[in-house]
Amino acid sequence: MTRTIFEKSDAITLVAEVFRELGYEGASMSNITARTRLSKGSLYHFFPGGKEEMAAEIMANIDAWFVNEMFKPLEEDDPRAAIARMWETTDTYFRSGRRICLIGAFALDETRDRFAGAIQAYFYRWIEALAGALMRACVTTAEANALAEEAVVGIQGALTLARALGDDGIFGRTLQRLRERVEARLT
Amino acid sequence: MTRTIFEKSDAITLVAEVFRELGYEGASMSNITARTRLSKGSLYHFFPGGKEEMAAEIMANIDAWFVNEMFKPLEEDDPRAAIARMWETTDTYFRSGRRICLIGAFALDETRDRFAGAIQAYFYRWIEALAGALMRACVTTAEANALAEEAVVGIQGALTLARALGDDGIFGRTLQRLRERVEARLT
DNA sequence: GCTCTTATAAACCGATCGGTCTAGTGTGGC
DNA sequence: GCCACACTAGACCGATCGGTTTATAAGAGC
Repeated sequence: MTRTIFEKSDAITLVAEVFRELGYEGASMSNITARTRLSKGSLYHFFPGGKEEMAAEIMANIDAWFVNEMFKPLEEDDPRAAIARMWETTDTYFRSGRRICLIGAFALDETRDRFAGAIQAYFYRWIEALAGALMRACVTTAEANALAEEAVVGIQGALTLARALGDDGIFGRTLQRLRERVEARLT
Repeated sequence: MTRTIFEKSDAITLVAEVFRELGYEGASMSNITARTRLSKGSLYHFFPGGKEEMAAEIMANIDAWFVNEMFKPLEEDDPRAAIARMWETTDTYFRSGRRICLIGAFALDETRDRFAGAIQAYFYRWIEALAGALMRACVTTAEANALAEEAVVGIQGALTLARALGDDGIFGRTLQRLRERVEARLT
């Protein structure tokens, strides 16, 4: 047969969405095959290590995306411009709160223990990159660290509450509040 | 045999901890029996509806606890005192960030669809109760709503990041930041 | 001391789990 | 044309899943 040909990058994207919807434990192989239309043969061809390898590659993929689109700009580009873009990127990536943070979700249950390093590194770098940009924009070290932590905490919390309440507005309102708070220190 | 006698309230507490650690899908019946030392016989005696009934009763139990210890005081008692106690209650209940919010965790994956009503009601009441207390303490409606939303968002986000980073300090720092922000509007 | 109720233990069930394996199909290099 | 290889379909495996059933032990009421 071999009807539709997938590349590994397609597989990563498709499987990622299933993990996002169902969680690590909730995403069974039959769920994954059903929702992605990828057969078990294809999945184990791309990911010989099974679910664990899928999840690891998906997280690495997400991390790489954030590094390119958000962390490196924060670390290297004009800080004010990079911070301004961060709000847009965040809103787009999480689809105004309708899409959750897979890495944050993995952190909550014992799935965390499997991927503790990757989870920690992702959030650590986000906070560090934002704090660094703030410092380069002449915010004091203490204030920069507090603001960066507050921003990432707020984003994660807003993602939880957006889904919990089924409220499309809360993510945007939180992002706006955080942005104002940050910009108040920049002027 | 019938060695140790459990009451249903004991069972709820024990099983709740397993759901908290493993998530709804990750908590299998054999996991639950192993970690709680309750046999399947006991579990199905207390919860004929199986996992779903367990989770529903656990959430009702958590909700009732919050209503008594936090929401009703916010709604009925002296607002400043109730808000001050809310920070303490929150820090104690979540053990300074070492314990996650089960209801928030359920909100992230498709487990939410099973319990959407209970999840929504819990967070809605928390935000409403806090906003109400702020208004009774003479904060304007708009500010009260924004502050209440920000507080609950911040708490949930801090719980995620505390586990993600394995950082014992972030929950306390976030709580302190929120408390100062709220108190700045009360004076 | 008998019975009725509550609580427990564990064997057992069909379904589904994660994962393996075989038998392909289609494509590019030569 | 044909071979090597990337990819796919799905039957199949033992283990574990959520859930049921049977048997029985310990009080409580009388």
